[in-house]
Parts: sequence; structure tokens; C-alpha cells
Amino acid sequence: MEEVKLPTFDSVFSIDCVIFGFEAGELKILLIERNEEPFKDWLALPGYIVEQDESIDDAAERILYELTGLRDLHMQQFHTFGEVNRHPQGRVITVAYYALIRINGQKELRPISHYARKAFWHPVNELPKLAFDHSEIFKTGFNKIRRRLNYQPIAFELLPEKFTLTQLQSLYEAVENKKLDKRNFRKKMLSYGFLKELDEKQKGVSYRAAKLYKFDRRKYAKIFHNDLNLDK
Amino acid sequence: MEEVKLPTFDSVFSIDCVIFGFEAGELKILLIERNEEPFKDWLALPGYIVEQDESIDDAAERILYELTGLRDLHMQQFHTFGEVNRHPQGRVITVAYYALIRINGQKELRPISHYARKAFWHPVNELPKLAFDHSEIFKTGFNKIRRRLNYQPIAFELLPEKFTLTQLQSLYEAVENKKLDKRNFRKKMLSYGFLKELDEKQKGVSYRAAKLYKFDRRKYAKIFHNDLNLDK
DNA sequence: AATATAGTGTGTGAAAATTACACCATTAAA
DNA sequence: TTTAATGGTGTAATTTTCACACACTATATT
Repeated sequence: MEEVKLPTFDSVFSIDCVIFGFEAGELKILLIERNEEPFKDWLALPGYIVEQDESIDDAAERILYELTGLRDLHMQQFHTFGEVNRHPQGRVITVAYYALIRINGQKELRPISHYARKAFWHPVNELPKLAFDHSEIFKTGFNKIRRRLNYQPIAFELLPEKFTLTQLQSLYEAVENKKLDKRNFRKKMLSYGFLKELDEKQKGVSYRAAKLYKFDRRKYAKIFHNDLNLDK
Repeated sequence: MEEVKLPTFDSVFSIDCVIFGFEAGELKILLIERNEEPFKDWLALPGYIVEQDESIDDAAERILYELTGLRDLHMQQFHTFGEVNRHPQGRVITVAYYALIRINGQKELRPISHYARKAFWHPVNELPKLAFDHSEIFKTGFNKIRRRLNYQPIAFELLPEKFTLTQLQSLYEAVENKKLDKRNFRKKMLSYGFLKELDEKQKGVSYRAAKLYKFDRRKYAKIFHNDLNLDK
């Protein structure tokens, strides 16, 4: 990193966001290209400073919006990074959030703040070096969702509303990084009873069209009414 | 709460600790009696402000020590609380930590700082109202360890080094708040292979003395060498 | 119309894990 | 010696998990 004279500050709170998306069978995260020192021109997770009068949850939403144009995601904090020398300009404590979204929601990525030059999706495999300690933050977040995938219905936030079982399976395979058996996977998923089979089929494919399914949040809640408050 | 004139501050970082212990078949947490406004005389979780030049993990250790006299616990952060109006004097963001310890480690509870009048163990059932939003912090932490009990070897941190299977079972029963079947519990625990049977027996009981066991951290690590890095 | 292509959709048996369940053994104290 | 209290043990039924292979269907190509 180049030497630059910059003001220092005392103690700051910030938010960083690890936003996961799924596209073309690959798991991706949202990165920005920084337009300011330090780490100008580096790739980084979307993140910025929390204001005095906003909760950290609100800050996370606002910051993500300003840097990427994305709004109304359901973000969850997953870890707080508080080492002393994380930031070249002074003490920064950072609460990291993740969210899972549908990339193909035709949402345009368009930074509002000039602080990011652009925002784009990048596959989680072969991530480049990121600014600050963002590589570590990403890793921690990725491990978190990997765990959660198996006991929370987070997969459905990454898929289009109507999806095929094959899509669902390939998402699991991407996250767990291993092949799953098709028959067993389907049997198990369907046995839960929270997938609603639709009367529709896939369109525009040059092979036998697959049935479409929807995640039935109502049924899910009914089945697992128990530990909904264990989430936090 | 009474009205008191106090200085306000801008933005502060703090740590709160939820320290679990197990004694007489009951799960307990460590509380302090506050000696300062606000919430003077109230019961609260041990907690205080993070310094400029210490990491949050270090701060957690220091603060717990100053308020309770306890040192060298293995603390883990579990959630960060960042609502705007959590504290009557201004903006405070708090990273909450938990730890599990052996109460009968003959450790004396003796606050160093005058900020706490005393520190003591209190059963988690029937907790009184706590200062600030500490009741919520406790609840969140309790839910966390309840989950973790089933996939991490945290139970052993609460028991004496040498323990009987009945003690282990009653700990699980206390945390999950339900009765377990003795034979199945023993079969399962022993089947993991990380409990080391000792040649000793319980002493001083007026009934058949039970065998003592030890948790074998080495074997545990060998068996679950896999996702040790998924912890965070 | 025939064929190639590519992904969809289905069942069974073996192995492993989980659950339900009851009685005798041991010790200290009365 | 009796009582009170807890320790310690096995088996069968059920459920869950896992491994495994082939025919079906829609489309594109010739």
C-alpha cells in the first residue's frame, strides 16, 4: 500500500457487509472498488461508518444502500471485529453483517456514494486479496452461513421465488463444496413438507422441463414453531 | 430509576459478560450489584467500557477481572447490541461475551473496581430484572449456549475436572430443561469416545459411589479434527 | 420422422442412529 | 438388617441415513 498523509481519528464504529448471491451454479459475494484512501482502488466488502443516531442494524442497511444501491435486504450481524490495529488510521471496531439475496432480481448495482467506484458480484472461489482485514471477515461469514444452511431456511433467499429441485441441490453443493446424491437430496427436502409443488414447469430449456417449487414460509413456521426465538 | 445529573458522552464501546456456572444441579450466571449511577444498586451483568488501545477480547478479560476477580476464562463474543437508546447517558454499543466456568474452582468473587459492590452467582431460573437491557443480553446468550451444547464440548467447562456421568446428564437436563433417559444418555456419551474413565470413584456420598470420568480434549480434537475452524 | 442430447424423476435394501423401557447392585445411615 | 438413595446395565423396535442405476421427457438437429 502506498504512503499517504491522512487525518487520524480516535475511535470509530463501522459496518461491513458480506452479501451472498447465487448465479450460474456459483456462490458469489458483493464487492466494491474503493475510490478513497486508504486502500484506494482495492476491492473491499461494502462497509462504512455508523452514525451517532442510528442503530447498527439501520446503519447496515443504509451503508449497503449507499455503496451498492441495494435496499431492504434482511441482514444479520454475525461477528464483531475489534483488534487494535485493523485500520491504518486509528481504532475501528466493526460489526459484520451478512445477507443472502437473489442476484437475478434484476436489481441494478449502482453506488450512490462516491466512496465506491463500482459494485459487482464476484465468485467466492478465487477471491482476490481484499482491503483491510476483509478477507478474514469474509471467511468468518462464509463459515457462518455454511453452518446455518443446515438448520435454517436460508437457501431460499438465494434462489428465485420459483425454483427447481436441481437448482436447490446445486446451491447446497456450492456451499458445502461437495456432490450430493440426487435421490436422497430430493427425498429429504420433500420430506420436510415445506416445499410447495407448483403446477408450472421450467420454460425455455432445451430438455425435459423440471417442475417448479416454492418455499412455503407458513408451513415452515408451523413445523418449526419451536425455536424461532433461538435465531439470534 | 432516580433522576441524577451525570455527564453525557458521545459514543462509547462497552463489553458485557454472561458467565455461566453449574452448581447443585442448577445453571447459574454471575451478577454484580452496581455501585454507581445509572442503575445504582441494581443487579447487572459484569460489564464496562473498552479502552482505546485494547482489543475487545482483551477488554472482556480485563473488565470481568476488575468486576469479579475472575481471570483467564475462555470468553467468546456472541452478539453486539447497537440500538440507539440502550443507555440513558448516550450512545453505547456493546459487545456481549459469554464464558462457562467451574463454580467450585474455589475462586473467590471479589470485585477490584469500586464500580461493583459485590459479585455473586444467581440461578438462571427466576432472574430478577437487570439493569439496562441486560435481561435481553442474557436471554440471547442463553439461547446461544443452549444451541452450542449440542455440537461443542462446552459442558465440560462447567463441570469439575473429574465428574460422574450423572452430573454430566443433570447439566444437560438443566440447560435443555427436560429429562433425559439415563441409559441412552450414557450410551451416547460413551460412544463418542472422548470420555476417559478413571480408576477413581466419588467420595463422601452416602450411597453407592459413582465412577469418575474426565473429558479427553486430545481425543476430542482427533475425532472432530474437521470443523475446528468453523467455530467463529 | 428419426435421433441425439441433456437433465428429470423415481425405489429399495443395508447400515446406523435413535428411542423406549425395568431391574439389580452398591453404599452409608438408621 | 433394613432402608433410602443413587449407580449401572441390554435389547428390541423404529427411524434415519446412505448407497446405488435406469427409464422418461422435452427440445434441437439432421
